[in-house]
Amino acid sequence: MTVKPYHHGDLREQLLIAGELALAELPIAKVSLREIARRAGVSHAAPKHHFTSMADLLGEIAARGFDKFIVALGNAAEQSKRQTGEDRLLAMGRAYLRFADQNPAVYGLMFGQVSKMSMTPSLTKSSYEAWTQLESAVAQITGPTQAPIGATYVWSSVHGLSMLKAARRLPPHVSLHAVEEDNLRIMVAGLREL
Amino acid sequence: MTVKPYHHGDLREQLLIAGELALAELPIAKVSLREIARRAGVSHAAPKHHFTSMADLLGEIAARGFDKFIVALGNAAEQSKRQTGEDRLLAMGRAYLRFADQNPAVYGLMFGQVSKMSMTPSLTKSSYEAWTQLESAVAQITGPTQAPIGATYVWSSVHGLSMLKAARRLPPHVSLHAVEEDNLRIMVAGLREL
DNA sequence: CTCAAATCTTGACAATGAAAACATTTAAAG
DNA sequence: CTTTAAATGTTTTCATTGTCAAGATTTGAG
Repeated sequence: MTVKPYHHGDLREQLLIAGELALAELPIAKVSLREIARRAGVSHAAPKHHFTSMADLLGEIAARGFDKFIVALGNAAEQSKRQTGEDRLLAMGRAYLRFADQNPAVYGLMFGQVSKMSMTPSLTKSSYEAWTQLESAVAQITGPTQAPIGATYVWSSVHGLSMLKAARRLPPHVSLHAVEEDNLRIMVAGLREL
Repeated sequence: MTVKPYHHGDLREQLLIAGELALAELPIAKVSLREIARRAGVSHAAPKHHFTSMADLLGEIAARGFDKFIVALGNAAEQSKRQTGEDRLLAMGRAYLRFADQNPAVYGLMFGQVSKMSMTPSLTKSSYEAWTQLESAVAQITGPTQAPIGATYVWSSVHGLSMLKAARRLPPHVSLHAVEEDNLRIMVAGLREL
């Protein structure tokens, strides 16, 4: 019944970690399955026994990204639990933007085109949990009936800003830091009008 | 002084068109430089004389995407020029969402990671023009001083929804069509609170 | 201990982006 | 018109990639 049954250690876990490090360190074009295997110290075909494909591996990394994402937003919510629902949502929004800034590659994977990565069961599960978490925070402001539409709005608004920043599509005369607080503030205001 | 100086026709233009068609027809993973050359009826190395790299070609396609995008939003603005600024912004938002829906691959390119595509001068120029267009529409509601922050907010909000839809990250219990109008409505409400 | 399953390696394959060497067409200069 | 250099295309080559198949090794169940 041992869970780590073979000589190398837990290669599956090592590959996931190596993949996350590679995504953090290298330009995305240089992140290959073989490069990840290299970093894990195994042959280029070894991953096949743990992931059916490159897309499968990336899907798992994205799922783990959502798990960390949930923790980051959960911490922000926890630390502001004495405050109003709106302030808590602001705190979560800041945590969201910080996560995207600090984990650009994984974040890009989490919300990227489905083609490059498999929709693994754990990815579906983790992304759904992230959604539920946000919907709960919004429900405390709007009530449960309006929560789905409110959560969609909040997520769209914060996610859009993250993406525009990451893709460098905001014009130079827009101050990135100032724009974040303004955006979050307007977002909350919009939610009030729901 | 002829502008089309060689025997094949205007290969540069043909490659761009072939690339756009390939992006529209094929899964993104199958869109390669060689596939595009194949579709244009030339050897796989021919593109080198018109585009320094695959990323360069994709950058140009993204730039042309922005040009079409500008036209689409401009048409929406034109058709609603008798209406209020807010209604015009709503019309532009709908056009935005429609463009993203109808051109998923090019749209993904336009706002995708910079790594896969070069920031060519025409891409910088076209994306900046798109921004200016939106900022003008927002300025008619908020006044010029608040326009940059308002435009950032509006773009974030609509862009985020587009991305979440394209990446299929909205949970199944959220009605895609209903959510669009709601989102745009809240967006305008938020702008009022600016 | 035996032996089959799980795990890992080696070797192969087709496809890719890029670059170099070469051929052809174009058009400018005399 | 002829010469000639630049622009445009092709062929060939190269390193790299994801995937697969075949073989080797380790593991653990019986």
